[in-house]
Amino acid sequence: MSDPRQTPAAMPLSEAQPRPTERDDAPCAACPVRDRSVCGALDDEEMRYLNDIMETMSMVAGDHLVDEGEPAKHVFNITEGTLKIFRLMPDGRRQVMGFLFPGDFLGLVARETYLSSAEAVTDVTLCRFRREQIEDLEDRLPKLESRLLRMARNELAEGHDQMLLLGRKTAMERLASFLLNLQARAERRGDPVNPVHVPMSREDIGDYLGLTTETVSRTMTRLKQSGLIAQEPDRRILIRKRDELVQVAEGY
Amino acid sequence: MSDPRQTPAAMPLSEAQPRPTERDDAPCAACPVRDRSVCGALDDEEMRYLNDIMETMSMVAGDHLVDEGEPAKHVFNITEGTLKIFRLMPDGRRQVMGFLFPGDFLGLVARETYLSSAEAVTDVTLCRFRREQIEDLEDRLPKLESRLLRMARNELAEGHDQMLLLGRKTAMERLASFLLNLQARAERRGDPVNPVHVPMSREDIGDYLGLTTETVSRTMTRLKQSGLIAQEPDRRILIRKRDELVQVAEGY
DNA sequence: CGTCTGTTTGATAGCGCTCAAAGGGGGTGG
DNA sequence: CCACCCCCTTTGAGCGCTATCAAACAGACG
Repeated sequence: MSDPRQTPAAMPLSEAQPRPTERDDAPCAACPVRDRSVCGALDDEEMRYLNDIMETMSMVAGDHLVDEGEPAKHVFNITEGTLKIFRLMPDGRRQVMGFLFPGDFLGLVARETYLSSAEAVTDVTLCRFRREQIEDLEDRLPKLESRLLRMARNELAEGHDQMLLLGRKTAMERLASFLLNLQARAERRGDPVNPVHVPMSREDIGDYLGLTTETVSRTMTRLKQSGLIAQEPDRRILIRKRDELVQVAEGY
Repeated sequence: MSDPRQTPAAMPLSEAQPRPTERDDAPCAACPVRDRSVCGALDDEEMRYLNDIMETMSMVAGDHLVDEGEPAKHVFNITEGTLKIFRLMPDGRRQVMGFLFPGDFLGLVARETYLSSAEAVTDVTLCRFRREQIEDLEDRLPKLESRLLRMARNELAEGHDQMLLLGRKTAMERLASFLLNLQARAERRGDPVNPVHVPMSREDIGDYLGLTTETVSRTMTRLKQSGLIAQEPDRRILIRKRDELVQVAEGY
């Protein structure tokens, strides 16, 4: 799925360990998401230090980045592509906690072990840091800590939105909220917003919204039939009547 | 509901503004939750400063502490009683984001306006801080900021648990998870754990678990009938077969 | 003792799930 | 370049869990 870009040739899709890329002498300088991500909190010298303790990596769609329950050795910063964060129940029920896009940070929630798994939805490139090094840095750089706290606060607010969605919204309201949320995040990244790119499968969407793939599909069909959205090539969705979609999402 | 204690005489239950208590010359020194809450991060001098910028207040069950959408002037630290945090949809559907107990902090999520409402479930006493003063303090005291970040990380983890619950668990699994969660939090506070105090109404529980009061009630009945729990006086629940309840909660 | 509110129980309905099969699009190999 | 295949998506039929509507019950309080 999605554009293959410059990723290394085929590797096994399951349990694959993402591998460091070759050239990483000064990748931060050229980083497309520098100002939007954690690193944006730092000045040039701090950034050089960050550069030293960082590795850039790439993965192909389907690769596991971390698995629930493993020792939390690293934290990550996404530079390209889409990741999903999820948790599994013993019988295989899955809940996707969120999707991560370029500029997003993975590792705020982690304790000594990862509490959720993370898997590449599309091909992904990211920076990796050893957790203890970042924690040292937090102690030395209050600016970094402020930034992390602000990010955590944002995630908390989004978490509350998602609880309202999961606890009280109908399938239609959930899907409308989801599409608008994708659009809002694309806008913050400066990515195209209409049509908006929807890189994840129906199953991933269902597991994020607390629905089944079939219900997601049926509901998407109804949104198309009522003219609120339209399907475009390359997994993109055109939002035709944004105001009405907002009304649906909020439950009016 | 619950023990009336030393709270001021009857005030209107709706929209009531909680009022400062009289004696607050050095309440922090006698604070029952000092080490468990944000304040625990501070040394004696810092604590004195905190004392100066703080007001203690009390509310009776049903009082509104803050309302969704209002300017977020304050943050709070609960010292006694139980609060619920919730959000409403236009047609009245409600989602309870969480319950706050002594030692818990309210204000991590807030932006310029409160994103959720907060209402007293029982009579409540708490400390109140002006938000900008706490924010100044954050900048000056990295210790405080670390503490807040750690609390935010915990809340994020709990938020993920709740998303799994709301998105994928059955009514029975939700209720079992809820009771065990109440018990775990009581244990952290050093409160009695078995029987555990369940101060909130069926409706509040339903709005927290994404269910109706009727379903909560029916499910509670089934848990009693199967001998996993028993009702005790004063809104307390005895957990009879903890292991089995855990199995239910996790979905085995 | 009566009223009021919250809880429990009962009967029925409906939204989304399950099971099943057809449709479609992209990648691979001939 | 085309055809096949695989997987994802869509559509259909029927069911079940939880919601809804309704009423009995219980505990708190005046």
